[in-house]
Amino acid sequence: MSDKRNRDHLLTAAECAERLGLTVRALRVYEDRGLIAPRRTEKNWRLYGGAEIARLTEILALKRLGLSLTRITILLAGTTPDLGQTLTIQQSALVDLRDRVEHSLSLVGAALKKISSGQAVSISELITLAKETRMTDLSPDTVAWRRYEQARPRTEVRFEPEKHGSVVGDFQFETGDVLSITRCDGGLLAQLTGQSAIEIYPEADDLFFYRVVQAQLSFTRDERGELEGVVLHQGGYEQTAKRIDERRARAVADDLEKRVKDKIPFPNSEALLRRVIAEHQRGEPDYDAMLPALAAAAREQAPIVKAELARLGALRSVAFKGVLQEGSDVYDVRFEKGTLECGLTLAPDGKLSGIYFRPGL
DNA sequence: CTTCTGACA
DNA sequence: TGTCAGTA
Repeated sequence: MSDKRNRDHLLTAAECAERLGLTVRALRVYEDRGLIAPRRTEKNWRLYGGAEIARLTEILALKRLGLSLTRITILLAGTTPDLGQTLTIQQSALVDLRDRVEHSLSLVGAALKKISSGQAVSISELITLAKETRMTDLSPDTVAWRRYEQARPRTEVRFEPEKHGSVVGDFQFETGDVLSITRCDGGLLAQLTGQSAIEIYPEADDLFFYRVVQAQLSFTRDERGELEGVVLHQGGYEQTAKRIDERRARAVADDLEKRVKDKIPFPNSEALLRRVIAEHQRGEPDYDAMLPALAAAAREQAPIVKAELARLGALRSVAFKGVLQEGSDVYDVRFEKGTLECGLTLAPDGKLSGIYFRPGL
């Protein structure tokens, strides 16, 4: 390497790769992608000069942010329509990644703890542990799988009144919402608190699906075959509702009706809304104050909400408007540069069960 | 001995 | 991206 001194700092592929901690293969890939265009010698050997090194340093810097080569290509081509959008996408991707890593860490940690306390953990046990926690977890890949499963076309079976009609009853979700299943001519109706009744169709015993929305209901029974609860499968999530008696269902409905009629918000509802807004402005939503399903959805939305709030500027005022049919408190929220209509619902345990923001009038 | 291209994992 | 084959 002392023959042809690289006094003019021209490096061969191997030299350049070593200097930047890359491989020659990587350099070739970047070149194929149009990220760099090194000159060539007569023998067609690649030559990397100062400009190429600088360019590669930029690429490596962007890679450290976790950006894919494709994004870097677009970014460096200078044709980025919106840098903010690119970063928002990247942020959600990283959050996803972090959640998965945390999930894995918690599993490994649990197994390790068991081992260190003297208990034996077999491989099959470990696999079982990982599988079981995946069944109910909210990790992005599980949700993606469920979304697919829930979007799958359904085939209806003939409605049999004696069999399918046995799921009639009232069920209450963790959110406090009540689902009522009733008979109608030749079928069944499902009605969620404050919403209109929608027909559901049988797919199998204790398994029904909606036609108007992509959602399914699977009913569960105890050992004696008594109806125990129902699971609503929708949007990649599963929400469980426990069976309640008619009187309780009635009470929930009456209570909601009174809240709507007399415009009674949840206790502390406005303070809670202000807190949620402040948290989202800071980019640190308190997911522990939300039901798990909402927390999962909120994690996905957080970057978008934060960007939107940043655009609107400082909070000016919060005014209660009323209670919607389905039970959410609605507020007009004024910011420096615009207004939002916000709605929120609280679960019986006081946790946030739902929240939405939409552009105000 | 090294690079380069193309193909495949 | 790693790796391998066949060249120049």
